[in-house]
Amino acid sequence: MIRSTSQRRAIRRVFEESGRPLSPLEILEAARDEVPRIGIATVYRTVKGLLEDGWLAAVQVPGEAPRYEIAGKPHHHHFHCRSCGAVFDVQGCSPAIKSLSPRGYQTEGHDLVFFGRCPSCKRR
Amino acid sequence: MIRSTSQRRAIRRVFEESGRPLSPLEILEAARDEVPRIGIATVYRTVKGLLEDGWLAAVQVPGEAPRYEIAGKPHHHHFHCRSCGAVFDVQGCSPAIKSLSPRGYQTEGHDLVFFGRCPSCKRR
DNA sequence: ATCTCTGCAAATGTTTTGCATCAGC
DNA sequence: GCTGATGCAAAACATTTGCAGAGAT
Repeated sequence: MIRSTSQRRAIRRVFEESGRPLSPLEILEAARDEVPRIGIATVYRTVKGLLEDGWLAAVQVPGEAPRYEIAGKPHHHHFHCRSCGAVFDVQGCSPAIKSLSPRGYQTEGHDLVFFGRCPSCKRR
Repeated sequence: MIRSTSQRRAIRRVFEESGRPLSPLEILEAARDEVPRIGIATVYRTVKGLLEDGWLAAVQVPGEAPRYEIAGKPHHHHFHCRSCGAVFDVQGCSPAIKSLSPRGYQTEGHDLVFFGRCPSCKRR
């Protein structure tokens, strides 16, 4: 990740403008608004680089393709809408979670994902 | 899932004898001890059928291939060892988790995965 | 004997890689 | 002008599917 190219600038902008985790395909489509000839391989390569740089963090939701979001946000969790498939951020954590970590293991962290229906799918 | 075949009996036995979630490849290898010519397609087809029957439940750990375990266990969470890659069951839950679910969403459940090092990897 | 299930191989979908060319520095 | 980055296409994986034959009922 040495050079600043139009593709990399476009991908970074996509994340800055989207408030939620994105899949590689979502990134590709959004980036094409700015750089129409960008290829999927560049998206994967750039995401990998941004992960190594610590600029992006992976968001893995059970049963879904991996998504990515800007790193460095305060610790938070995610909500997966099983109706529309989108993933949203959920603020807050509880010390009670840490107390659930199993004895004898060296726990480095946790992932918590809620699932159900998001506000707009709920109404239907 | 109408007929009882040696392949299906073998796959069920593999789950009954393993106390932890298994990936399709782990299932294949263990089942081959009993039915050497079993193919990966049969594993996928059988897992799918057992999921539909409610006999198996999917266990998705961030960044890992899907794993499966016998369904109907009491609600529990998982621990993912980032050193050896194995996944273990973690007993217990806290009502504090439910209180974290976001307002405005219809929450149907949650997945909680701890990660770090398992007891045997911890020592090294 | 029927009809489901299986293994194999091909198809599909996703992510990675090789390589010639392009473009940032 | 170097050399890293890109696009394309092929390769590498994981999972699913088509089909003819095997096996359960």
